Amino acid sequence: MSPQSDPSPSANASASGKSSSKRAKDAIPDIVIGRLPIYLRTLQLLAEEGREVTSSQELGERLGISSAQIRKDLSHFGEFGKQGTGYNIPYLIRQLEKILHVDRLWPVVLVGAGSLGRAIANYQGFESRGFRIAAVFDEDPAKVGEAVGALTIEEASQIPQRVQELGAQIGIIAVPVHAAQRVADTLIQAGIRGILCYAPITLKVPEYVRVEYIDPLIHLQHMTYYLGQANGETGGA
Amino acid sequence: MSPQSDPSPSANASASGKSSSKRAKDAIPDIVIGRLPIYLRTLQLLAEEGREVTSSQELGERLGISSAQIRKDLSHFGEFGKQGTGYNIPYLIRQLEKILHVDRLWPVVLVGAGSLGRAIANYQGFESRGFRIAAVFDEDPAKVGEAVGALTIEEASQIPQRVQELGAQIGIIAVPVHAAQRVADTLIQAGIRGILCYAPITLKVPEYVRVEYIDPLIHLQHMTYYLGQANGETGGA
DNA sequence: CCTTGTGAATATGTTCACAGCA
DNA sequence: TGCTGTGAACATATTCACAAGG
Repeated sequence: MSPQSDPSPSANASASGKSSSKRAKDAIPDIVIGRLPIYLRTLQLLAEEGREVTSSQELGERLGISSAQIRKDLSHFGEFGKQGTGYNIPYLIRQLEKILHVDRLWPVVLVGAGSLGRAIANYQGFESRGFRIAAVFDEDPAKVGEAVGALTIEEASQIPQRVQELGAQIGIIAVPVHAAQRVADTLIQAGIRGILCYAPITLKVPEYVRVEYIDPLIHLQHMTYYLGQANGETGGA
Repeated sequence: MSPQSDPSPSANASASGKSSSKRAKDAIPDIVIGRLPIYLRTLQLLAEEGREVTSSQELGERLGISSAQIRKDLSHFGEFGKQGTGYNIPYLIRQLEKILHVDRLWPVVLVGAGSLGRAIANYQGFESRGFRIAAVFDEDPAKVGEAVGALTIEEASQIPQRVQELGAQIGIIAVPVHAAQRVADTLIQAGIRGILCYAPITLKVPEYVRVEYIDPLIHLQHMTYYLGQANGETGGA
């Protein structure tokens, strides 16, 4: 019945490797937490279609996940459904938003104003889902002062001060791989506790910092393992 | 894991995650395959540092994974190491490239030439890792003809013909969520068998098509679950 | 010594299948 | 009836710990 949160998990997870974590015996598995945003996203899509209720079965079909898994995942946090009926969509959305702590707006600082950084800064989907890009930094002095959407690129040296002012706890790293660790260190030093890293490198961070990774090459190479064989190769499944 | 990629059988989740799959009894677990690109990436970084050999322990430390796991993962494919010494880096890189089928250049078609699509098209990291963006399409006729790097944006209606000509088996979807399923259907119809989807939706695809997802919001929300409580939140227990 | 590769032990995750309630 | 929530069964993944090779 009561929503929970938990402490522990270690720093890594990613666009591919999820990493280990020692959790307190009663903590909710990280893998379960990882599915909640997907449930939320799907429920929001259903809500936009004007739907009021859904079932674990319908969600499961949409997601390619078993209905039992969805029920069990949600049951870690409470009893959100009604027997015979299913789940009330707006209610479940609110609950998930609370559980994931996106029932608020998190200021996020972005480092890196190359084409990827600009694409991230321009993405309109953050605000309605709990996040606002509050500042953009770049290490290249030549870019400082340029506009990116409604923001102006700031000097990387301003990171500590600005993170403070903004009360940001989350940073996005969109710089070349060779600069990524340095930027991560700066962000952490400035007080950032969660990092979304687009650079293709596993960052070294203190245990209290959570890092998530996005790397399209990891996904493409994962895919080609399977594609290869149909190509007349040895291979997997 | 986060549910961000998944094995073929069903379409799955987000920017990370692994899901179920029925595999032949002797097939290698999908979760193992998912780690190989990370090993490869790390080895390539070590190679750039001029290193010749490494050990499962060193790799494990860099990745936050146990050395035993790395050894076991690799042991599915052969015996690549030498007792007392470790692994020869260039050799292991070649082996992994072969296993993942990136010992060749895969032509990839990209659909969506908004700021995200352009950032993807401009990314210089694909070529050296087995992929080449071979064509860019957009559904907006106004964009057709514009240049994106060395490529010219083509009409979406050209997809079937161009996929054929290029022999592409992989497509990247970087269009708004409402167009994503339609684009996926078009790509699959054209012969694409692997999709990397940046739109925040789980695609419905035939079982022979593999889909991987990238969605920064999934990662950010995964992260805020843990950040929230340290914030002194209710949500917490 | 050091480090691999691996069976056995452990830990974790998923599905089954059903009681119980709308 | 139709659906949830859940313990028990099953399936999968990770770690341990050590024999054996350089």
